[in-house]
Amino acid sequence: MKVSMKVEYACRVLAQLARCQGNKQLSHIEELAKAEEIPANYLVQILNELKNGGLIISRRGKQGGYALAKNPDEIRLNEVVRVIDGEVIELNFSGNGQSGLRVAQVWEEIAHNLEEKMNEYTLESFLQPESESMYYI
Amino acid sequence: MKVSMKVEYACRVLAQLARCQGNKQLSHIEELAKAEEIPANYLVQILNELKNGGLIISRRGKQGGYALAKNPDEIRLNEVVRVIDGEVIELNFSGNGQSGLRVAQVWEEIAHNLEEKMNEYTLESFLQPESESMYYI
DNA sequence: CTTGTTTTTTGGTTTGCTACTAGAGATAAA
DNA sequence: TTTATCTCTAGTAGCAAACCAAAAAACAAG
Repeated sequence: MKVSMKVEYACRVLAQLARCQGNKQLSHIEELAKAEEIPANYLVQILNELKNGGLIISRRGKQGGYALAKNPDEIRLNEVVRVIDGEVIELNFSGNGQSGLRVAQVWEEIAHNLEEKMNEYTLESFLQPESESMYYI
Repeated sequence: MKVSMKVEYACRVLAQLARCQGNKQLSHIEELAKAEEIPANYLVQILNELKNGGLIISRRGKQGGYALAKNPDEIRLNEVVRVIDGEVIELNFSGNGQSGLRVAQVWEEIAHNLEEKMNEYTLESFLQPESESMYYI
């Protein structure tokens, strides 16, 4: 049960775009790749997925580049993961066997809880220098 | 971010062993494999890991087999995952790039939350027919 | 002490995915 | 038209997940 590089990269590049918000100039792949130390060729694909997922916008040609589609506090972590991975947590539980159904139920509850937790974080969480984030609500 | 077959199988077979608790006879691989519809050849390895992790005990030879090492309500879900996967959630976040550290921090918090949630479930959760489990504490 | 039953251990195989590379095509500005 | 950017598609190497198979070790029963 692990979080992919792709998701980490997506978070990092979105954090970077959040920092650049307000700039008149759009951010280019090369800049972003350098700032976040992500292989540029790979980042291309990630930015594309983020764009198709509606989290960022882009313009091509000269003066082209990327920017967030909304304010940082309007982009939630579960959205990011959902755009990149399709699901926040993928249980391909069959429900087979005597215990299959009940085991699947329990895991659904856990997945649901995780999704709710991720929903509490936004891109702004990546900007706060210290964790003022609500540990216990 | 997905949960492996192995973890699902481990949960199912442990649930089954929980059901057989109190039996004088130990459970054999073949029985368990049939009851939970798990490939026997694969189950062998899983049972081994569970044994090395201290969650079940075994005896070989005639009258041999497997049983839980503790009561079902003493085996927590995070232990199970930890024994099988090593970690509840694997973040190999580098901390590289301008946003690396803060992004990693946030994910640590999420992982921590997940672990705590899993700690609330035990093998007994797999036996309860209906979900009396605390949805909201 | 031998035999049959069970776990234990080891060494595969296959399939699919992850992380990445590469490059041609589309588009916009100057 | 040229140049700078994104966009799209097609790969590839390596690795891990999900198995299979079988010999070896241990143990109970007779």
